[in-house]
Amino acid sequence: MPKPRILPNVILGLLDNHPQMSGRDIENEFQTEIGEFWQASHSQIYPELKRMLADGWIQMVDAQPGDDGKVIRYDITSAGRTHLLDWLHEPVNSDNDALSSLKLYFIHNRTSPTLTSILTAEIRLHRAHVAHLQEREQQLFGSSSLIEQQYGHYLILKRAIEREQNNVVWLEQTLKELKP
Amino acid sequence: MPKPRILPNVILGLLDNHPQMSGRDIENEFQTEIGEFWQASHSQIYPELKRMLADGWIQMVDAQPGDDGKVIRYDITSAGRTHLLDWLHEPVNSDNDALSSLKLYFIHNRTSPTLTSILTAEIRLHRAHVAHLQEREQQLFGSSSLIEQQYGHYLILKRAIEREQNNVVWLEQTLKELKP
DNA sequence: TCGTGCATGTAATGAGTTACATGATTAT
DNA sequence: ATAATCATGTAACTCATTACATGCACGA
Repeated sequence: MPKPRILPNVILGLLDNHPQMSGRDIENEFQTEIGEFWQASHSQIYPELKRMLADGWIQMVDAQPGDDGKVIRYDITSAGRTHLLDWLHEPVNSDNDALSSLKLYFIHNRTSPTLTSILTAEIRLHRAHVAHLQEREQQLFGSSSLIEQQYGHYLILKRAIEREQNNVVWLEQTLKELKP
Repeated sequence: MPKPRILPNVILGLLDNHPQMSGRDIENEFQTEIGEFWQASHSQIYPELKRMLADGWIQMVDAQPGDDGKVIRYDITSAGRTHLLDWLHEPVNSDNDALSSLKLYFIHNRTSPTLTSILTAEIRLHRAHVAHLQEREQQLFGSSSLIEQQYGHYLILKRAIEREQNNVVWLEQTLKELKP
């Protein structure tokens, strides 16, 4: 099966929050706001908009008074909104975990159940990852001290453990503060 | 200019540490040891080995007694080792920073100057990144409290800051422990 | 009027994944 | 014997990046 395409979901998320965007507007978002976490070039965006239009996820809207000539503005359709929500609610697993941060970007309300569900699933995954990395550390550098012979490998393993542990702490703290 | 290819450097790094590897051996490394941090499939590896052979970075070695039939084993050449070292010593900047961890994997000696230089450059970059993210936080969520309207965005920005700060602390600590 | 930015579009290239494919060896 | 694994190789497809390209609007 082919890899799931992310870009259309991102575009839907942007249109859901800012109606009547043009392709250029979307490109600008990728260079500023969401650009910290995700990028796309205009040569991806324009063909993607065409496809989404054909799929009925977005629709063209009339040009606004201030617009000059060739601007094309889009709105998300109800079919598009359904697709977006389906994507946001897809169960978080080790394959798609990297997209969790991106999904969070499109959740605007702190009381959203989707938010809680993503954070909870992430905690589970990253705890498991910490355990896996610690096991690797034991296997590789536990008994016989090969640290000095493979110092770089040792360092990045240590860094990965540190990063994942910190991530788990942050997730737990964030989830806790969400509750009350 | 086309994107720099990473795979040949990774293969050189592996061959530098384990002589006389076959394509299959390299594939196995990608699934186990280094697989935590980098992956490649055999359909990339085999053509890449051919190219590297043509470039003179590696050479074939005679099959070992236990080998069956079609195994092809390779060694790194002095030209290959030069290329590997050049890559490891490339200045760390914001474009190639993501590869720093990968490079560390190929540094076996804790007294290596390359190690110090990479860690020092990383500290500089990630400090700058923290500053940039904090500035974004101020811009977006500083004065007027838009946090509740863009809660997901707020969260991933916070997480990014936390992650980068933790990274800087780890780098500083690691560098300090390297010195004495 | 001339350069720069806006807004959209297509083409060429390259890198990676999945799938297809073959022959040899080893285990059941 | 035959199924699974080893070891190598090629082909098809997708995705993303870079480059190429057009026409309009606006300011110097």
